[in-house]
Amino acid sequence: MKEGPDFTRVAALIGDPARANILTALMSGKALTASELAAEAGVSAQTASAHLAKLRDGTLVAERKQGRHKYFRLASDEVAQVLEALMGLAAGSGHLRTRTGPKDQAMREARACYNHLAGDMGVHMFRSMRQNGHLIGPEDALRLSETGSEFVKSLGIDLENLPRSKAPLCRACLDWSARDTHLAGQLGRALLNQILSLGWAVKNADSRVVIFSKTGKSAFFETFRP
Amino acid sequence: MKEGPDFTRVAALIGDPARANILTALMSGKALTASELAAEAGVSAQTASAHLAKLRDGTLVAERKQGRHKYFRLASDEVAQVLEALMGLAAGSGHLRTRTGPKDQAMREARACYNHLAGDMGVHMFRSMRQNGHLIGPEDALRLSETGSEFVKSLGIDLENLPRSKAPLCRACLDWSARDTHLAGQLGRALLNQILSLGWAVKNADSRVVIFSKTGKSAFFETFRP
DNA sequence: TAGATGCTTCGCCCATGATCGAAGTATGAA
DNA sequence: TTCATACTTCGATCATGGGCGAAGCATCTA
Repeated sequence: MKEGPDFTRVAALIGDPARANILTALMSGKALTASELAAEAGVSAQTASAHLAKLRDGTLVAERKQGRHKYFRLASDEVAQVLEALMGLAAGSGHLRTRTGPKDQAMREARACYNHLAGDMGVHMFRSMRQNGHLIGPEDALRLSETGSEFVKSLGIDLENLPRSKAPLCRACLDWSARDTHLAGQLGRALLNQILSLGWAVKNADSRVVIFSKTGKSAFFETFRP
Repeated sequence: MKEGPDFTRVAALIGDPARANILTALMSGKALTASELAAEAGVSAQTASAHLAKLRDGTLVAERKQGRHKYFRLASDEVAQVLEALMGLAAGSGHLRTRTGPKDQAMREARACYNHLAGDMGVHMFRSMRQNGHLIGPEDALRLSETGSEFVKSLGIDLENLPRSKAPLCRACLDWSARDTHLAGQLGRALLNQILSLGWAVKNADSRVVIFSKTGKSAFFETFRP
């Protein structure tokens, strides 16, 4: 039997239930401690420790020690992308085991795809910015137009002081639930953060769902008009 | 320990070396028999049979019986997308075991991403068509313009007689080697087939590499000008 | 400083799943 | 019709890796 191609290991790392639960928890974009992740996965601390070491060695997660706590987060946007692609495939091919419930609907409507807004509302936002000429260029070279700079500035986003990062400012990200594109990259992150700061929405503490208030939703659709 | 999220099973299916080899072989876009896939994976016929049953049950591959032969192909473009995403992650994070060699360079330059052209040349083709106004609309709603219809017609592609399929005509597909977009969908498929028909390139029988001749490459770059 | 808490490592157990020999079924060719 | 080939199924083997108890190390708090 031949050795597998290089991606075999990556897939195998993701394909364990405990590790998959860990990665899913980290899709919320938050950094979580080893203990929290053990609870998320429903395994003991020692088991989680072994799993996290594997994920770290496989560069799927990054860790940072803070005193006696160890915080883990996904290693890159790219990991989130792979997970979303897998979710999309699973969603489209009958791998879903549970009946569709309110939570699924909430996830479809608005959720955190790692650090930016996804779901129907994320797609709506992207489309609005495209149609209003705020985002220009092909999707592989998305950039902010002048009107786009003014627009996000009017939203309270300070483009000059975004955290130093090698991530592009704008990046298209495929949304598995809407089968369409939402905005990732630094701007996508800043926009989600701003939405939260403005109080339009809150992040559900237990999941990736982003919960808009009634007034927040109105403000969102007023701001991101089709 | 909790059960994993729905995508766990998909990842686990991909994460076995024999099955990963099978899926990689099917990325060439060809339908291969069970025996051929057994050879690709380097396992016995009975082992391959068990693996293929799992992949079929997991809706990652589709099978068709033809006399005593059974042909398998990837179940959907989406499966190819997931595999490409995994390849990209593996490529970007030091999971590569072998040194970069001529074959890798050839894969980067031009390869079949399932049924359409990928790699640098695939990206070039997409970009050319974008910049020349042949492809218009946001990437999530790509479509052919009127000049685009004329263009592909002048290439010898009969848009009226494309095979019936629910796949979109134009779809953007992320290219892991170029980290950019190439054209998938029915048009992407037709373009690759036309390139092969025109004799500009041939498919390497043992891999996904698409080998352009000197004259074919000239014709390609002449046709798809920046 | 002692005790509590977070995390890691070691050692052992065992469930799982990949593997192949053997045998059977289906199809094709001479 | 017989033999060859393609593929599947069954049964047994065994390597792998996930799991946790126990113990140890690092850090924090009272």
